Amino acid sequence: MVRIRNMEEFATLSGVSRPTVSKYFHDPSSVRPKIRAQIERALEQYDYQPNIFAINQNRKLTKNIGIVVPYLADPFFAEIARNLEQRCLAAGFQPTLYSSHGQPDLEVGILSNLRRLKPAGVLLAPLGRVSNRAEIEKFCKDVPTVLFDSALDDVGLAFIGSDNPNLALQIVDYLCRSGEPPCFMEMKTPANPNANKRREAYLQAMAHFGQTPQIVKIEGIGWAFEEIGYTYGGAALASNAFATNTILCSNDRLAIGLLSACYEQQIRVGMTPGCAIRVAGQDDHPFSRFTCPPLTTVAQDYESISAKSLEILMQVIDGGAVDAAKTLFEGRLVMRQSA
Amino acid sequence: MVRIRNMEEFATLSGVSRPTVSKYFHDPSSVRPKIRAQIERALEQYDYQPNIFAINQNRKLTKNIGIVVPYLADPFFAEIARNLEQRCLAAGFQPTLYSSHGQPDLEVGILSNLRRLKPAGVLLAPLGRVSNRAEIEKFCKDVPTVLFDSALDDVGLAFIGSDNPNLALQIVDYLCRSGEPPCFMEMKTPANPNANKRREAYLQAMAHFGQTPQIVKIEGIGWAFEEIGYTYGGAALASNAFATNTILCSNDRLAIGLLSACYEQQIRVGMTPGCAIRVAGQDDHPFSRFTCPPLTTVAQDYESISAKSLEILMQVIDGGAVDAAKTLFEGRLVMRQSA
DNA sequence: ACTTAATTTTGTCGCGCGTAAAATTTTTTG
DNA sequence: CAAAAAATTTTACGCGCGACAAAATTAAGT
Repeated sequence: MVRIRNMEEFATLSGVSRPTVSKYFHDPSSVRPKIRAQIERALEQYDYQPNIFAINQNRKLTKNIGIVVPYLADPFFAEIARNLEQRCLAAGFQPTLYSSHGQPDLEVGILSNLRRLKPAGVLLAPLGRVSNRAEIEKFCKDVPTVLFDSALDDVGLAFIGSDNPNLALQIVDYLCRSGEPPCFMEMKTPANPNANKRREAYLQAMAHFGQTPQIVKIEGIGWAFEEIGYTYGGAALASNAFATNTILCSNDRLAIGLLSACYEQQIRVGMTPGCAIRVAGQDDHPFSRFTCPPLTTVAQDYESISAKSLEILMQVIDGGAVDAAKTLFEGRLVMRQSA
Repeated sequence: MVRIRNMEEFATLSGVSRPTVSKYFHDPSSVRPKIRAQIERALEQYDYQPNIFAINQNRKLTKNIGIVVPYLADPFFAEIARNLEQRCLAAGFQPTLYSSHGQPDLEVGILSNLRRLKPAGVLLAPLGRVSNRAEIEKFCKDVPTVLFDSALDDVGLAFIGSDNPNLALQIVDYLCRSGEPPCFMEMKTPANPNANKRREAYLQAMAHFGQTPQIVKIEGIGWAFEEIGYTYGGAALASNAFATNTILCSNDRLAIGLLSACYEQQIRVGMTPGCAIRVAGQDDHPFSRFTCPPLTTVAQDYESISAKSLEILMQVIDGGAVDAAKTLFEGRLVMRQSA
């Protein structure tokens, strides 16, 4: 069997002209069935693949889609990235995954790199407050970009995320109905993008139910939320910093750390007799159902968020207009034993 | 400010010839300091970047490195991938991250795609038993590939991983010294690549210490190890399937699930009075220290594995030969409260 | 100032494929 | 079945840069 060097050779061997072969690779259904069968027969025989660099050099937009998340070692983002990847593949695009690793300069670097790759579109979950807004804005002007998870006002084609006020309303409502109203635990300088929205949502929800809010801000820097929840959440617990026996954490990972601290301090968590406090989170992190006790939380609608994000991006890639600049999905209360 | 279309234009604007600019981008230190300063001054002014596709079309090897892991939503792989990514960047290469998502056909697809990208090298953690060995072997013949985490005999330039017998020896020794000898819990049809090696290592270690081994195989398919450990490990526990009160799990994620089941069944885990069983894992998963009780385990040497993997790959890329076909790192016993 | 070595410039070719326009073939339509 | 419409082939050019050779320039050493 011969090794094929280029499209010219392959075209000759399959008995079709090169431009037609080119057209076939661009869209197999764009050539007549007979010709298509001819090409595909040759394809099985010689297994030729067009040079990807030569292709993309002359195309304004490639078949690539960039997926950027702030921190891939966070299972929440790993999971949503996995979801998005598979959807891209199903849609006939080639996803490329990037993690900003919590570093704004890396985020900018990724976008800079992405721009050179001329992707058809980008799905970006920005770092949030610490993001270099100007750079991201510039990028979005050059490349069709849909933001998800965390919004930057007026940047990108659209934003898809969770309705934080709704999440808070659900969990706060539940916690108030089933016991003492919740205090809110968060990091003083939070790394995760949605932290501010969640605090505000908590305050709104508490006001809505006529309860007095209390926010406990703990130390700690970076993305090691479990560690932070364990160390500083545990310290807050030990020093009786919480006004009620119910703690709503800004996110599940902090709650997981806090649960660990509770265990160490022999503070029983839950609603059964003998339990001293209740702990709840937000996100429905993949591991939250395996904590001890299993964590009560509000789930983000991963599926809908990723589906809608890609849907909008596809719409724009296909030349359509964006119908909704902002789509927020409601949460789903997940009652487990911790609260 | 003018928008620059190509290297020719940029060369003119910076007062240097195009081949020299080309040389500069290939290696900035290869041009005279004065010329270099000239180019870099122009670079700041016009921010031009060479077309990445045109570059790679004419280079036999690009500055890309592919990183492939079997399942990115597993924090263990997410963490090691993060480590590798940053090392690649530091070495002046562009890492691209791929996850096989546990699917052998996806793994082959990724390699097929990677081949077209002409990467300088690839760091591959294969799926293991379910991998399409023939395809991976073919790939390794075309692209310099270092395997890590899970070996395929005689495939790739080298293999870097953990010394499973050593891991087992350490944890089994500790468990035997501190209480009853451990049973071994694993999946009947395990998804994670190292499972078989770990079973054998357990048997060897038990033999070494003159103990009678017992292996408990639980049901469950796929990568949702916590879920499987919780459901089927919990069932095994409820039916008294374990011969001793000490359970060594094939990996930490199974142990995390099992701990959750213990909590539900009100079986106290640990070494303090009142505790019915002990549970240990292997890996030192990022979340293992936050379980209740914190999980005793043997840590894999993430840092060394990723450092050595990239080191060998770099060596080969720079035209050197591989000195060691196989490098195994010892584990580190992590004593916590679960055993 | 002169020789020598190191760089840079000039010029030219090729990579593999996209793409447009014109010529030809095939299919559809009346 | 002829004419119109659609698809394909032919022809030709361009993309942006790597690679190389020969000529010109610059820098270093004596």
